[in-house]
Amino acid sequence: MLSVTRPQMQREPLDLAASQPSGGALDRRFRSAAAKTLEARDHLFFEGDDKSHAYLVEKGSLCLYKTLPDGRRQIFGFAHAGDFIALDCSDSHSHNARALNLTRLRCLPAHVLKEVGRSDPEAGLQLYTTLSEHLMAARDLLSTVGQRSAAERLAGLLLALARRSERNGFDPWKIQLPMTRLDIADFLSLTIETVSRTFTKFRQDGLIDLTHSTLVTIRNRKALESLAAGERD
Amino acid sequence: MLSVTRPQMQREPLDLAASQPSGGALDRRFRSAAAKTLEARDHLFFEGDDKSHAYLVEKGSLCLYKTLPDGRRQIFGFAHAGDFIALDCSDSHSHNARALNLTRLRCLPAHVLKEVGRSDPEAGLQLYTTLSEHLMAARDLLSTVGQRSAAERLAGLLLALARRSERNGFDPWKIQLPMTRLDIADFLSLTIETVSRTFTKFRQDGLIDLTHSTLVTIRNRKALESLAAGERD
DNA sequence: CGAGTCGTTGATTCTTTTCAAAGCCCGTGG
DNA sequence: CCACGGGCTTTGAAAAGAATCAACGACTCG
Repeated sequence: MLSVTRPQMQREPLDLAASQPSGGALDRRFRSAAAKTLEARDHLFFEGDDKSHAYLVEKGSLCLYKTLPDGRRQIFGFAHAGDFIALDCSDSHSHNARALNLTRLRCLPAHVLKEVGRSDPEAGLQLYTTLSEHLMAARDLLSTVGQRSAAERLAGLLLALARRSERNGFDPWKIQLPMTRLDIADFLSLTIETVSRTFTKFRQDGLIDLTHSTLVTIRNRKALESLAAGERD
Repeated sequence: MLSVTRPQMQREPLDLAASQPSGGALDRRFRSAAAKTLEARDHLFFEGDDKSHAYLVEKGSLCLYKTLPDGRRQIFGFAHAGDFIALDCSDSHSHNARALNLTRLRCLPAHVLKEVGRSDPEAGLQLYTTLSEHLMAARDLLSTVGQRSAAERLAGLLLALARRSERNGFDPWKIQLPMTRLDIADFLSLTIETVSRTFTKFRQDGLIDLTHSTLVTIRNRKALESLAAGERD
C-alpha cells in the first residue's frame, strides 16, 4: 500500500443527496416549470433515451441506476425532495431513473437548462455546485464500494440515512428505510442475502434494533461510526 | 434482479479520460496560466488542502485517489495530457493527486476559474461538459467495480487504454502501461496479486501477449470485448 | 555486486455469493 | 374474520472468487 505522510480529512461518506438548502436561482427556474407525477416503480427515463428534460424532485423519491447487459444493476444514488436529476450535459440519458414511491417532479426542457446556465450567472453557479456535489458523491460511493466490507458499507448507509432523517427534522435514532433490501444491495454492491445477514449481525451485536424490516433504531451509534469510518478493527 | 423491458445502450466503460479535442475556450485560459512541473511520485495536492488552483495537464500523467484512514486506497482516475484536474467547485480538494511520471501542468487560480465560468459563456459550457464527463466516468467506474469480476474489470481497462492509444495515433494493439500493478489494483479495486494472476490468465488463454510487464499486446480483441461488455459467459 | 522495488506464483483463508428453503407480512377474497 | 397467495426477508449450507500470507524471481539503480 501507498504510504502518505499527510493528514487526511474524510468527507462524510455516502451523503446520498447533496441537497443544498433549496431556494437557489436554479430552483426558481424549475419551480415554474411543468409538473409531472410518477407512481411507484414507474420509470422517469431509461439509459439511452434522448434527454428531453432535467428534473427537480418535489415529493417522493427515485433511484438512479445503470445495468449491465446481463441484468446486474448498480444504483448510484437516490433522489429525494429538493434533489435535481439529469443535470449533466449530454444528449441522451446515461442512466435509468425509477420512482420508489409516489413522486412529483418539475420538468425543465434540456435546452432551457443549457440556456439558463449560459445566461443566468447565479443559476449557472448553482448548476456548477450541484454537479460538483454529484461528482463527489459518486466518488465517495466508489471508494465505499471498492474498499469497504459489507458491514462497513451498511453502517455508512444507515448513518447517512440517520443524518438525512435529522436534517429533515425527524428522530435521528429511528430510520424508516425508503428502499427495499434489493435496492440497498444494488446500491452497496452486495446481494440481498448479504445485506440481510449484515442487518441480523448488527441486531445481534446490539448496534441496532429491527422493529420491522424497514424500521431501524440505532442503539450504538459509536460502533456504527467506527465501522463506517473504515479503520479496520 | 430487476427486469427492465427496455433496450439498453451501454456507454464505453472505463473511458479513463473523457478528453475532448483540446482547443476549447477553457483550454485557452489555462494555456496562458502559470506552468508547474512535478517529478514522478510528487503530489500535486492532498485531500483536504485548500484549493488554490485548477489544473490542465500538458505532459505526463497523474493518478487521482482517495484513501481510507487505514490506508486502503481507491484511485478513481488517471489524468493525461489534455485533461483537467480539480475543476469541481469546492474550497478544498476532495481527493489526492500524484504524478506517475515527469509531469507538466498549467495552473489556473481557483477564483479565476470561477470568474471565467461566470463571464465567459463558451468556457463555462466547456467547464460544464467536462464536469459532466467526469461524473459519467465516475459512475461507469462505480458500476464496473461494483458489478464486474476481476477479469471483466481488467479487460475493460485494457480496452480503454487501447482506445486511448489509438486516439493518440499509436498502435491500438500494443499498450504501454503507464501505471504499476498497484495502481491498476487500486483503480479496479483488486489486489496486485489478483491483477497479476488475471494478466497471466489472459496470456495463457491467448487474449494478450506480455512482452514485458508494462507492454501488453492484444491478441484476441473480440474475447476481451465480450468480457468487458459483461454478458456473463 | 548488492539492495530495493516491483511482479509473479503458490497455498491457504476468508468473505461474499449462490442455491435452496422456509418464514413473515399484507392485501385480497371467500 | 380467517384462509390464501405473492412478494419480500431471513436463514442455512455449499461453492466460488478474491484476499492474504509467503516466497521467489526479475529488473533497476547506486
